[in-house]
Amino acid sequence: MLTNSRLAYHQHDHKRCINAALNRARLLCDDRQVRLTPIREAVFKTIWTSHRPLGAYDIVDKMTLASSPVKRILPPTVYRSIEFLLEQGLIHRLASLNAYIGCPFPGSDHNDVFLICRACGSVAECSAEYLNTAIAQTATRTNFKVESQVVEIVGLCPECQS
Amino acid sequence: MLTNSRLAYHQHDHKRCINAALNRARLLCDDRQVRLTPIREAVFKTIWTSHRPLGAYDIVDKMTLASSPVKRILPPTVYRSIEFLLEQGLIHRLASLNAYIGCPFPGSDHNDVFLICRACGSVAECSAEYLNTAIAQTATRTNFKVESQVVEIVGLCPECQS
DNA sequence: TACGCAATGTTATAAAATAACGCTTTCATT
DNA sequence: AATGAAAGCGTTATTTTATAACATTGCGTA
Repeated sequence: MLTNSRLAYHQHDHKRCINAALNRARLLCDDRQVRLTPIREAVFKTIWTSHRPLGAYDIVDKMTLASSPVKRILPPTVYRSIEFLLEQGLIHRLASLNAYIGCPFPGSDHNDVFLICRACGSVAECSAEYLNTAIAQTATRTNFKVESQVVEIVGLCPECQS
Repeated sequence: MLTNSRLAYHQHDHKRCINAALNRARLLCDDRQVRLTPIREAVFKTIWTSHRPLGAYDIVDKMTLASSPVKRILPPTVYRSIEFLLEQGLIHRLASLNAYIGCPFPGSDHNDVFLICRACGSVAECSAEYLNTAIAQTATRTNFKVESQVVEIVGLCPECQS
Protein backbone atom coordinates (compact mmCIF):
# COMPACT_ATOMS: atom_id res chain seq x y z
CA MET A 1 0.00 0.00 0.00
CA LEU A 2 1.29 3.40 -1.04
CA THR A 3 0.58 6.03 1.61
CA ASN A 4 1.93 9.19 3.13
CA SER A 5 -0.02 8.70 6.37
CA ARG A 6 3.13 8.63 8.49
CA LEU A 7 4.09 12.08 7.38
CA ALA A 8 0.59 13.47 7.35
CA TYR A 9 -0.12 12.44 10.93
CA HIS A 10 3.15 13.12 12.70
CA GLN A 11 5.42 16.00 13.49
CA HIS A 12 8.19 16.26 10.98
CA ASP A 13 10.42 18.76 9.25
CA HIS A 14 7.84 19.92 6.81
CA LYS A 15 10.24 22.16 4.92
CA ARG A 16 11.95 19.03 3.69
CA CYS A 17 8.54 17.74 2.65
CA ILE A 18 7.92 20.85 0.60
CA ASN A 19 11.36 20.82 -0.94
CA ALA A 20 11.09 17.20 -1.87
CA ALA A 21 7.69 17.80 -3.46
CA LEU A 22 9.02 20.80 -5.32
CA ASN A 23 11.95 18.85 -6.67
CA ARG A 24 9.70 16.06 -7.84
CA ALA A 25 7.44 18.60 -9.50
CA ARG A 26 10.33 20.28 -11.28
CA LEU A 27 11.74 17.04 -12.58
CA LEU A 28 8.36 15.89 -13.71
CA CYS A 29 7.56 19.11 -15.56
CA ASP A 30 10.99 19.16 -17.11
CA ASP A 31 10.45 15.63 -18.27
CA ARG A 32 7.11 16.41 -19.79
CA GLN A 33 8.24 19.69 -21.34
CA VAL A 34 5.62 21.69 -19.54
CA ARG A 35 6.36 24.91 -17.72
CA LEU A 36 6.32 25.18 -13.96
CA THR A 37 6.26 28.98 -14.00
CA PRO A 38 6.95 31.13 -10.92
CA ILE A 39 3.26 31.60 -10.26
CA ARG A 40 2.48 27.91 -10.64
CA GLU A 41 5.35 27.13 -8.36
CA ALA A 42 4.10 29.63 -5.80
CA VAL A 43 0.62 28.10 -5.87
CA PHE A 44 2.15 24.66 -5.54
CA LYS A 45 4.22 25.71 -2.55
CA THR A 46 1.23 27.38 -0.95
CA ILE A 47 -0.81 24.19 -1.27
CA TRP A 48 2.11 22.26 0.22
CA THR A 49 2.24 24.57 3.24
CA SER A 50 0.74 21.75 5.31
CA HIS A 51 -0.92 18.37 5.04
CA ARG A 52 -4.26 20.09 5.15
CA PRO A 53 -6.21 20.90 2.02
CA LEU A 54 -6.66 24.53 1.01
CA GLY A 55 -9.60 26.10 -0.75
CA ALA A 56 -8.93 28.19 -3.83
CA TYR A 57 -9.63 31.39 -1.93
CA ASP A 58 -7.38 30.32 0.92
CA ILE A 59 -4.64 30.14 -1.66
CA VAL A 60 -5.57 33.54 -3.05
CA ASP A 61 -5.41 35.06 0.42
CA LYS A 62 -2.17 33.39 1.44
CA MET A 63 -0.46 34.39 -1.76
CA THR A 64 -1.70 37.96 -1.53
CA LEU A 65 -0.31 38.20 2.00
CA ALA A 66 2.97 36.65 0.97
CA SER A 67 3.54 38.93 -2.00
CA SER A 68 4.36 42.63 -1.93
CA PRO A 69 1.70 44.74 -0.15
CA VAL A 70 0.63 46.41 -3.36
CA LYS A 71 -0.03 43.39 -5.47
CA ARG A 72 -3.16 41.32 -5.20
CA ILE A 73 -3.22 37.83 -6.62
CA LEU A 74 -6.64 37.36 -8.17
CA PRO A 75 -8.82 34.25 -8.38
CA PRO A 76 -8.46 33.53 -12.10
CA THR A 77 -4.70 33.47 -11.71
CA VAL A 78 -4.90 30.92 -8.95
CA TYR A 79 -7.52 28.83 -10.71
CA ARG A 80 -5.34 28.65 -13.81
CA SER A 81 -2.44 27.33 -11.81
CA ILE A 82 -4.70 24.89 -10.02
CA GLU A 83 -5.92 23.63 -13.37
CA PHE A 84 -2.39 23.13 -14.57
CA LEU A 85 -1.28 21.37 -11.41
CA LEU A 86 -4.30 19.07 -11.51
CA GLU A 87 -3.63 18.19 -15.14
CA GLN A 88 -0.07 17.27 -14.27
CA GLY A 89 -1.20 15.23 -11.29
CA LEU A 90 0.83 17.37 -8.92
CA ILE A 91 -2.16 18.16 -6.75
CA HIS A 92 -5.56 16.61 -6.11
CA ARG A 93 -8.98 18.09 -5.65
CA LEU A 94 -11.01 16.91 -2.70
CA ALA A 95 -14.56 17.07 -3.96
CA SER A 96 -16.20 16.76 -0.57
CA LEU A 97 -14.28 19.78 0.69
CA ASN A 98 -13.91 21.94 -2.40
CA ALA A 99 -10.23 22.02 -1.61
CA TYR A 100 -6.84 21.09 -2.96
CA ILE A 101 -3.90 19.14 -1.61
CA GLY A 102 -0.45 18.20 -2.85
CA CYS A 103 0.07 14.76 -4.28
CA PRO A 104 2.83 12.90 -2.44
CA PHE A 105 3.63 10.56 -5.30
CA PRO A 106 3.02 12.29 -8.62
CA GLY A 107 3.93 10.44 -11.75
CA SER A 108 3.32 7.05 -10.21
CA ASP A 109 0.26 5.24 -11.42
CA HIS A 110 -2.11 5.26 -8.50
CA ASN A 111 -5.75 5.60 -7.68
CA ASP A 112 -6.60 8.09 -5.07
CA VAL A 113 -8.04 7.29 -1.70
CA PHE A 114 -8.06 10.10 0.81
CA LEU A 115 -8.30 9.83 4.56
CA ILE A 116 -9.70 13.09 5.84
CA CYS A 117 -9.53 13.76 9.57
CA ARG A 118 -12.52 15.80 10.67
CA ALA A 119 -10.75 16.89 13.86
CA CYS A 120 -7.39 18.23 12.70
CA GLY A 121 -8.17 18.53 9.02
CA SER A 122 -5.19 16.49 7.92
CA VAL A 123 -5.46 14.47 4.75
CA ALA A 124 -3.43 11.39 3.90
CA GLU A 125 -3.43 9.69 0.54
CA CYS A 126 -3.40 5.95 0.02
CA SER A 127 -3.42 3.65 -2.90
CA ALA A 128 -4.49 0.15 -2.03
CA GLU A 129 -4.65 -2.63 -4.56
CA TYR A 130 -7.50 -4.51 -2.89
CA LEU A 131 -9.61 -1.37 -2.67
CA ASN A 132 -9.25 -0.77 -6.36
CA THR A 133 -10.04 -4.41 -6.99
CA ALA A 134 -13.21 -4.05 -4.94
CA ILE A 135 -14.24 -1.00 -6.93
CA ALA A 136 -13.56 -2.83 -10.17
CA GLN A 137 -15.65 -5.76 -8.96
CA THR A 138 -18.56 -3.55 -8.00
CA ALA A 139 -18.47 -1.98 -11.41
CA THR A 140 -18.18 -5.29 -13.23
CA ARG A 141 -21.25 -6.66 -11.52
CA THR A 142 -23.32 -3.84 -12.92
CA ASN A 143 -21.52 -3.74 -16.29
CA PHE A 144 -20.26 -0.27 -15.53
CA LYS A 145 -16.99 0.83 -17.14
CA VAL A 146 -14.86 2.72 -14.64
CA GLU A 147 -12.87 5.69 -15.83
CA SER A 148 -12.11 7.58 -12.66
CA GLN A 149 -13.01 7.49 -9.03
CA VAL A 150 -13.47 9.72 -6.04
CA VAL A 151 -12.90 8.00 -2.73
CA GLU A 152 -12.86 10.22 0.32
CA ILE A 153 -13.02 8.71 3.76
CA VAL A 154 -13.88 10.97 6.68
CA GLY A 155 -13.11 10.11 10.29
CA LEU A 156 -10.40 10.45 12.88
CA CYS A 157 -6.69 10.15 12.25
CA PRO A 158 -4.58 8.20 14.76
CA GLU A 159 -3.49 11.39 16.52
CA CYS A 160 -7.02 12.65 17.05
CA GLN A 161 -8.51 9.46 18.48
CA SER A 162 -7.31 10.12 22.02
CA MET B 1 -25.07 -6.37 -3.40
CA LEU B 2 -27.80 -3.78 -3.03
CA THR B 3 -28.21 -1.74 -6.19
CA ASN B 4 -30.75 0.09 -8.29
CA SER B 5 -28.64 -0.14 -11.44
CA ARG B 6 -31.30 -2.08 -13.32
CA LEU B 7 -33.78 0.72 -12.93
CA ALA B 8 -31.27 3.51 -13.36
CA TYR B 9 -30.01 2.18 -16.67
CA HIS B 10 -33.14 0.94 -18.38
CA GLN B 11 -36.43 2.25 -19.63
CA HIS B 12 -39.14 1.76 -17.09
CA ASP B 13 -42.33 3.27 -15.80
CA HIS B 14 -40.68 5.98 -13.82
CA LYS B 15 -43.90 7.24 -12.31
CA ARG B 16 -44.08 4.02 -10.35
CA CYS B 17 -40.51 4.65 -9.26
CA ILE B 18 -41.45 8.06 -7.95
CA ASN B 19 -44.59 6.82 -6.26
CA ALA B 20 -42.78 3.99 -4.58
CA ALA B 21 -40.11 6.38 -3.35
CA LEU B 22 -42.71 8.80 -2.09
CA ASN B 23 -44.52 6.07 -0.20
CA ARG B 24 -41.33 4.90 1.42
CA ALA B 25 -40.54 8.48 2.38
CA ARG B 26 -43.94 9.04 3.91
CA LEU B 27 -43.82 5.87 5.94
CA LEU B 28 -40.34 6.64 7.11
CA CYS B 29 -41.17 10.18 8.19
CA ASP B 30 -44.31 9.01 9.87
CA ASP B 31 -42.33 6.43 11.73
CA ARG B 32 -39.77 8.95 12.90
CA GLN B 33 -42.33 11.61 13.77
CA VAL B 34 -40.81 14.16 11.42
CA ARG B 35 -42.82 16.21 9.02
CA LEU B 36 -42.72 15.65 5.28
CA THR B 37 -44.35 18.99 4.51
CA PRO B 38 -45.76 19.87 1.07
CA ILE B 39 -42.65 21.82 0.15
CA ARG B 40 -40.32 19.04 1.25
CA GLU B 41 -42.42 16.59 -0.65
CA ALA B 42 -42.30 18.76 -3.74
CA VAL B 43 -38.52 19.01 -3.53
CA PHE B 44 -38.32 15.26 -3.06
CA LYS B 45 -40.48 14.62 -6.11
CA THR B 46 -38.48 17.07 -8.17
CA ILE B 47 -35.27 15.28 -7.29
CA TRP B 48 -36.91 11.99 -8.19
CA THR B 49 -37.91 13.29 -11.62
CA SER B 50 -35.23 11.09 -13.11
CA HIS B 51 -32.26 8.93 -12.21
CA ARG B 52 -30.00 11.91 -12.85
CA PRO B 53 -28.79 14.14 -10.08
CA LEU B 54 -30.07 17.70 -9.89
CA GLY B 55 -28.23 20.76 -8.66
CA ALA B 56 -29.92 22.94 -6.06
CA TYR B 57 -30.64 25.63 -8.61
CA ASP B 58 -32.01 23.09 -11.07
CA ILE B 59 -34.52 22.25 -8.37
CA VAL B 60 -35.26 25.93 -7.78
CA ASP B 61 -35.90 26.43 -11.49
CA LYS B 62 -38.01 23.30 -11.97
CA MET B 63 -40.15 24.11 -8.97
CA THR B 64 -40.61 27.70 -10.00
CA LEU B 65 -41.77 26.55 -13.42
CA ALA B 66 -44.08 23.96 -11.93
CA SER B 67 -45.76 26.31 -9.51
CA SER B 68 -48.13 29.14 -10.30
CA PRO B 69 -46.61 31.79 -12.58
CA VAL B 70 -46.58 34.41 -9.86
CA LYS B 71 -44.77 32.54 -7.18
CA ARG B 72 -41.01 32.07 -7.18
CA ILE B 73 -39.47 29.34 -5.07
CA LEU B 74 -36.29 30.80 -3.63
CA PRO B 75 -32.97 29.12 -2.88
CA PRO B 76 -33.19 29.11 0.93
CA THR B 77 -36.48 27.29 0.75
CA VAL B 78 -35.00 24.60 -1.43
CA TYR B 79 -31.80 24.33 0.58
CA ARG B 80 -33.81 23.84 3.76
CA SER B 81 -35.74 20.98 2.25
CA ILE B 82 -32.54 19.49 0.90
CA GLU B 83 -31.04 19.65 4.37
CA PHE B 84 -34.05 17.90 5.84
CA LEU B 85 -34.08 15.19 3.19
CA LEU B 86 -30.36 14.59 3.61
CA GLU B 87 -30.75 14.28 7.37
CA GLN B 88 -33.48 11.72 6.91
CA GLY B 89 -31.39 9.79 4.38
CA LEU B 90 -34.05 10.26 1.71
CA ILE B 91 -31.63 11.80 -0.75
CA HIS B 92 -27.88 11.85 -1.21
CA ARG B 93 -25.45 14.58 -2.14
CA LEU B 94 -22.96 13.81 -4.88
CA ALA B 95 -19.91 15.79 -3.85
CA SER B 96 -18.15 15.54 -7.18
CA LEU B 97 -21.15 17.04 -8.95
CA ASN B 98 -22.62 19.42 -6.35
CA ALA B 99 -25.88 17.67 -6.97
CA TYR B 100 -28.57 15.64 -5.30
CA ILE B 101 -30.25 12.34 -6.05
CA GLY B 102 -32.96 10.25 -4.47
CA CYS B 103 -31.98 7.33 -2.31
CA PRO B 104 -33.51 4.08 -3.60
CA PHE B 105 -33.32 2.31 -0.22
CA PRO B 106 -33.71 4.79 2.59
CA GLY B 107 -33.85 3.45 6.10
CA SER B 108 -31.73 0.44 5.28
CA ASP B 109 -28.23 0.49 6.65
CA HIS B 110 -26.00 0.94 3.67
CA ASN B 111 -22.84 2.69 2.63
CA ASP B 112 -23.07 4.67 -0.48
CA VAL B 113 -21.25 3.92 -3.68
CA PHE B 114 -22.37 5.83 -6.73
CA LEU B 115 -21.85 4.93 -10.35
CA ILE B 116 -21.99 8.12 -12.35
CA CYS B 117 -22.26 7.84 -16.14
CA ARG B 118 -20.43 10.71 -17.78
CA ALA B 119 -22.35 10.19 -21.02
CA CYS B 120 -26.00 10.10 -20.01
CA GLY B 121 -25.61 11.49 -16.51
CA SER B 122 -27.43 8.61 -14.87
CA VAL B 123 -26.46 7.64 -11.36
CA ALA B 124 -26.92 4.24 -9.77
CA GLU B 125 -26.33 3.48 -6.15
CA CYS B 126 -24.70 0.32 -4.84
CA SER B 127 -23.82 -1.05 -1.51
CA ALA B 128 -21.24 -3.79 -1.72
CA GLU B 129 -19.99 -5.62 1.30
CA TYR B 130 -16.52 -6.32 -0.06
CA LEU B 131 -16.02 -2.71 -1.05
CA ASN B 132 -16.79 -1.57 2.46
CA THR B 133 -14.51 -4.25 3.78
CA ALA B 134 -11.74 -2.97 1.56
CA ILE B 135 -12.27 0.56 2.82
CA ALA B 136 -12.24 -0.65 6.40
CA GLN B 137 -8.99 -2.51 5.73
CA THR B 138 -7.33 0.50 4.20
CA ALA B 139 -8.30 2.54 7.21
CA THR B 140 -7.18 -0.09 9.68
CA ARG B 141 -3.74 -0.27 8.16
CA THR B 142 -3.21 3.40 8.84
CA ASN B 143 -5.03 3.40 12.18
CA PHE B 144 -7.66 5.68 10.78
CA LYS B 145 -11.15 5.54 12.28
CA VAL B 146 -13.79 5.69 9.56
CA GLU B 147 -16.95 7.66 10.20
CA SER B 148 -18.30 8.29 6.75
CA GLN B 149 -17.27 7.84 3.18
CA VAL B 150 -17.70 9.35 -0.23
CA VAL B 151 -17.28 6.90 -3.08
CA GLU B 152 -18.17 8.18 -6.52
CA ILE B 153 -17.18 6.23 -9.57
CA VAL B 154 -17.26 7.96 -12.93
CA GLY B 155 -17.38 6.12 -16.21
CA LEU B 156 -19.82 4.65 -18.70
CA CYS B 157 -23.03 2.87 -17.83
CA PRO B 158 -23.94 -0.30 -19.77
CA GLU B 159 -26.27 1.61 -22.08
CA CYS B 160 -23.64 4.17 -23.06
CA GLN B 161 -20.82 1.77 -23.88
CA SER B 162 -22.01 1.03 -27.39
C1' DT C 1 -56.99 32.12 23.77
C1' DA C 2 -52.21 32.61 24.22
C1' DC C 3 -47.77 30.70 24.06
C1' DG C 4 -43.88 28.41 21.91
C1' DC C 5 -41.72 26.31 18.29
C1' DA C 6 -41.08 24.61 13.71
C1' DA C 7 -41.51 25.91 8.97
C1' DT C 8 -41.47 29.19 5.47
C1' DG C 9 -40.92 33.93 3.21
C1' DT C 10 -37.79 37.55 2.08
C1' DT C 11 -33.76 40.31 1.49
C1' DA C 12 -29.14 40.44 1.32
C1' DT C 13 -24.71 38.64 1.00
C1' DA C 14 -20.98 35.30 1.12
C1' DA C 15 -18.22 31.90 -1.19
C1' DA C 16 -16.57 29.35 -5.19
C1' DA C 17 -15.69 29.33 -10.01
C1' DT C 18 -15.45 31.04 -14.70
C1' DA C 19 -16.07 34.15 -19.01
C1' DA C 20 -14.12 37.42 -21.85
C1' DC C 21 -10.70 40.29 -23.56
C1' DG C 22 -6.26 42.37 -23.99
C1' DC C 23 -1.39 42.59 -22.99
C1' DT C 24 3.05 40.30 -22.29
C1' DT C 25 6.31 36.66 -22.48
C1' DT C 26 8.28 32.69 -24.55
C1' DC C 27 10.12 30.21 -28.10
C1' DA C 28 10.63 28.09 -32.62
C1' DT C 29 11.62 29.65 -37.19
C1' DT C 30 13.42 32.55 -40.29
C1' DA D 1 18.21 39.78 -34.37
C1' DA D 2 13.33 39.91 -36.39
C1' DT D 3 8.82 37.89 -36.27
C1' DG D 4 4.77 35.42 -35.64
C1' DA D 5 2.05 32.02 -33.06
C1' DA D 6 0.91 30.17 -28.82
C1' DA D 7 1.03 30.14 -23.92
C1' DG D 8 0.74 32.65 -19.77
C1' DC D 9 -0.97 36.30 -17.12
C1' DG D 10 -3.70 40.77 -15.66
C1' DT D 11 -8.08 42.65 -15.18
C1' DT D 12 -13.00 43.36 -15.02
C1' DA D 13 -17.21 41.43 -14.76
C1' DT D 14 -20.33 37.84 -14.05
C1' DT D 15 -22.15 33.27 -13.03
C1' DT D 16 -23.06 29.63 -9.92
C1' DT D 17 -23.59 27.71 -5.37
C1' DA D 18 -24.73 28.36 -0.64
C1' DT D 19 -25.95 30.71 3.66
C1' DA D 20 -26.99 34.59 7.12
C1' DA D 21 -30.35 37.18 9.29
C1' DC D 22 -34.70 38.45 10.42
C1' DA D 23 -39.80 38.70 9.65
C1' DT D 24 -44.02 36.07 9.23
C1' DT D 25 -47.00 32.20 9.30
C1' DG D 26 -48.99 27.99 10.87
C1' DC D 27 -49.86 24.53 14.23
C1' DG D 28 -50.10 21.90 18.39
C1' DT D 29 -50.45 22.31 23.46
C1' DA D 30 -51.18 24.31 27.93
